Amino acid sequence: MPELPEVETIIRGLRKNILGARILGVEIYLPKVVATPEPDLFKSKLKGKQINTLKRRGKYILVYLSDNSLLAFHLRMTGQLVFHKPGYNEADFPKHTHLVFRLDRGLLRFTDPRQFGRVWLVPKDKPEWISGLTKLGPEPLDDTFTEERFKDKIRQHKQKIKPLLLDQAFIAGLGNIYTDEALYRARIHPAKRASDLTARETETLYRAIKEVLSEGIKYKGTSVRDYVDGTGDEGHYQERLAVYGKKGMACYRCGTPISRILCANRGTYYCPRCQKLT
DNA sequence: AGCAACGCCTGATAGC
DNA sequence: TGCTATCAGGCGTTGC
Repeated sequence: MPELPEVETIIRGLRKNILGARILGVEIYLPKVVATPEPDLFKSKLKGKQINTLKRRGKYILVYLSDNSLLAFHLRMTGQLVFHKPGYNEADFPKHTHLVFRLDRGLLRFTDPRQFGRVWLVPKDKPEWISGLTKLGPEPLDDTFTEERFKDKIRQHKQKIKPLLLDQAFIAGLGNIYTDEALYRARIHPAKRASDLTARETETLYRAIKEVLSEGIKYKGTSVRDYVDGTGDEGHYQERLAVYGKKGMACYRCGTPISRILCANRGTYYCPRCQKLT
């Protein structure tokens, strides 16, 4: 599941290959993945445009084009956006390839088995047309995301800490994997009320979030299911996960078996000894 | 308002 | 073995 580090890895890879490329044409095999505009308009508006800039915001991939339009992708659970050089055998397209962008230097395919991912094409000055984008909270790796700001915001919420961290309006880019990893690192129980966190816990959590996301990027993301980067390669952070998917395995700090519970209806991994509720 | 539950989806896996 | 039920989960929507 592409979270912040995976999306960051994808755009870094894509930048090397498609920056400056021209879109020759677009093929749509599953129209519903195009959130806006209508499929025919989507195709005609993209034709001939050049790719100027690639950015990430939260888990969104933002592609700025030569006509001041913005092409945005959200991969949700199982989406992939992969570049292929010319000569790629299209018979090798994975199942569930819903979009193909023909470029002057290769092609870009959007593939998504679960069909949750979406793509938008909007004027650059209408980012609010992209569902959720303008409601995002701070970027956790930005300098503007300060410890003070985080502390103040945490204090205001009585919600459980895990669902709060998953709330993209509270903080952008965290998903199930990195949330569990950050809480483990900070030794905080996922169901602890945010406003009950001590000052020390909040500080530790602030650092833990930055650390796990930075490490995730360093290791080019976590491939536990479908994730591959913009060149089709898997990440390596799955080899460094401490708790996610590790039910029954020994906590590397204390040896206690890792537990799996439901927290806000999501599978949640934690160490019952290192992360106490009280 | 604020939180829980549901729906969207397919593929992997568990269970019989 | 081969079938079916369950689970995976981001996020918008619906319901309490």
